[in-house]
Amino acid sequence: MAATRHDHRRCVSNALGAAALLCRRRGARLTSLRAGVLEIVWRGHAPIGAYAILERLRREHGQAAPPTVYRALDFLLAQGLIHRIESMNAFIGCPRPAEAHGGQFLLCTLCGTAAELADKRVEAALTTATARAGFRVEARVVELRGLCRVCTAAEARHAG
Amino acid sequence: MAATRHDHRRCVSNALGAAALLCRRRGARLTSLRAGVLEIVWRGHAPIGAYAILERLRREHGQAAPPTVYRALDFLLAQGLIHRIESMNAFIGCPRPAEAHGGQFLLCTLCGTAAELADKRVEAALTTATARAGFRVEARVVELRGLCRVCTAAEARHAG
DNA sequence: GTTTCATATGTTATGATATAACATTACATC
DNA sequence: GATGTAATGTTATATCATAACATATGAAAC
Repeated sequence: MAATRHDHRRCVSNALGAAALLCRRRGARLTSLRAGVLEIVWRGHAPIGAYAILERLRREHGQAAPPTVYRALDFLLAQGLIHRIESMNAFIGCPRPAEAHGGQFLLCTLCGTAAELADKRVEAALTTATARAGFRVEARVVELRGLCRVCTAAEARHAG
Repeated sequence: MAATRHDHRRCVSNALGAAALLCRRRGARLTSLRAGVLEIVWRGHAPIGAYAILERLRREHGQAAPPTVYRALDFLLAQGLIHRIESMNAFIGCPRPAEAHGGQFLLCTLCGTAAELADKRVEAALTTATARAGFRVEARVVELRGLCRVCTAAEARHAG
């Protein structure tokens, strides 16, 4: 079951445009290789692994080795343009790269899509809980696997 | 900087005792190999990787190969006796194996210790946020890296 | 108490993910 | 155009995880 229907070309071009703008403002170099990797990551709304990116990159850009991909991914992560999904060893485009980071990811086990939340109450609760423990948070990983809205509805229909 | 001082032998023996009891109640077989792996995991309060476990196992039990370790880990995970720390590809003993699962982990980047929380407000906030998104959660990964209380205090002293 | 079966473990090989180390190229600045 | 930094190419290897099949162990039936 795919995610909600939409014109995905707009997702991609919006993301690439925003990335170019952000990098220009920051003096970071979004080279064609890096932009190519970002574009590959953005082709789907499901996280993609480094070696899957590598395959595509080889077809389209010619030579490429694992470090080629990992270095581009490191750059994109540092700029907040993508996120790493720890529980999948995979990467997903960030829909709001200009804003503060470390959202919550909803990973559908059926259709594979990843959605990013930035829920204030979740973040506040985490802040309170960690503060009480005397813990100073530097990075958050919040990944929830389960069934997305579309797949839940589809399953309910079939169960009928 | 190590975690809070305590008699760690009691941690280990408590954990092994609780595990034996739980498995007996459930009709699950906590074999000597599995108990050995659990004991190795419990030796520290820092997550340990599968290959580090393998090394120790080889010294102490003789032959062992990666599947030996991964199978034991799979069993211990299924019984809720350990947790996998996704962002580290490592494993940590669960201090409350009898209770409901999926806590929040505080991972200190300085001393390496992992602490497990089970904060009701965090869990409630996650439930609310995911429900609003129409997402049905099956498993949660919440891992927070940063400085633990002890290391924060130590750092503050040195910064003097 | 031995047969039987399911479960656990041994063993070999390989797949999947990630990085180290060093050579070369491209690009901005002077 | 010279110069230095950042980016990329290239080879090799480290690290994490599982497939597939052989063997052994232990509980339950007989």
